[in-house]
Amino acid sequence: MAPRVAALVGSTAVGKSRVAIEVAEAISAEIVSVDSMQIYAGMTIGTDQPPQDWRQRVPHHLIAEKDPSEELTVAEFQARGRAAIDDITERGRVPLLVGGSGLYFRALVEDLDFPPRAEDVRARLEDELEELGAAALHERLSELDPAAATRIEPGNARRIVRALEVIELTGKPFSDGYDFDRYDSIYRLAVAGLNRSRADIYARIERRVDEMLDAGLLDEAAALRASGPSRTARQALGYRQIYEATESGALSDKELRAAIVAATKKFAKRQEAWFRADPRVLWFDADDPDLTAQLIAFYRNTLEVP
RNA sequence: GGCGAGGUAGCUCAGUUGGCAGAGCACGCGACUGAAAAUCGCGGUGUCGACAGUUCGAUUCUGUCCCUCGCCA
Repeated sequence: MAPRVAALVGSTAVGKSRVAIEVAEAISAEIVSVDSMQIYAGMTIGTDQPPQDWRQRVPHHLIAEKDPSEELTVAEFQARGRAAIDDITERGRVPLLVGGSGLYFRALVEDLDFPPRAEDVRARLEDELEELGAAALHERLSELDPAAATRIEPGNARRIVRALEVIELTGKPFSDGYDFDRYDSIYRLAVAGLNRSRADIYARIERRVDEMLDAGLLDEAAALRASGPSRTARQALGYRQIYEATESGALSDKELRAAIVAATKKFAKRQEAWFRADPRVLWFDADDPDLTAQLIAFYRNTLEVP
């Protein structure tokens, strides 16, 4: 029988981490972070990693485990996450997946098999992109893999290049072997989503960005920059805006703060769209005073855990 | 008070030699298989400051008024 897995998803700043602690204690769960940036060490403030005292109450996995000078890929995250889930399950406890990285979540709980990658092929396609433009490469994709071409917009150079890379490496269409509209879990899965009004999310984001700046985000970002962050680590919200500001010059503190807030709001919207599309998610009101009890009951009933 | 500039989308502004008003941002919605906190797609916004005049037709031309900013007094 498939292992039981509990999950708590939702957009940034909705309040997942906090409620997850109490829920985890109640159902003897350990938390597996599903977050593409909290996995990096040294990005404590900007990625809003759960504080030490929370982590002492409940074991957390995939938080501050990876050196920011290294790139992270979905495939690696999938392997690490699966290992954590297996480990927790073997010890007789319940994995509680908590996070908002949509693709990473699906990579963990579904049978997604990521085709290989090759830097040299990628580099050549990037050169061609430079020369011919995205539209030309999209046209090529329509010939090689019509199904993929209809699902990737002609302007989306990144995904077009990736599709062509996979076709070249595997000799098979990019669209082969999976159906992204199916949401088949490999675990016995209970997914709760945390809901909050847009206005509340936005207000919480603004407050949190202020708190991060007060807590020394600028210094943390400078230290990270000096250590040579990988391409994936440096694009984390907050850090990215700080680096752009220092490179292109003159942004006032106020403008910088506004840029971070704006980018984070956009991100929250994308996250909501992602999880709204997932039929497995059962939604809960984050403001409900009874939220913790409801979540505990939901996981107990669905997974039949103590 | 005088002179100058300006009042167009929630914001910043473009524009119409007079013919159903448009960009960016914001906002909303969506897509998503080794960069995903990435990348990309779709969408609506309006008494064109007010009133009058000229005109088949005025946001555009004319007049008066109101408001904002700057300089001078």
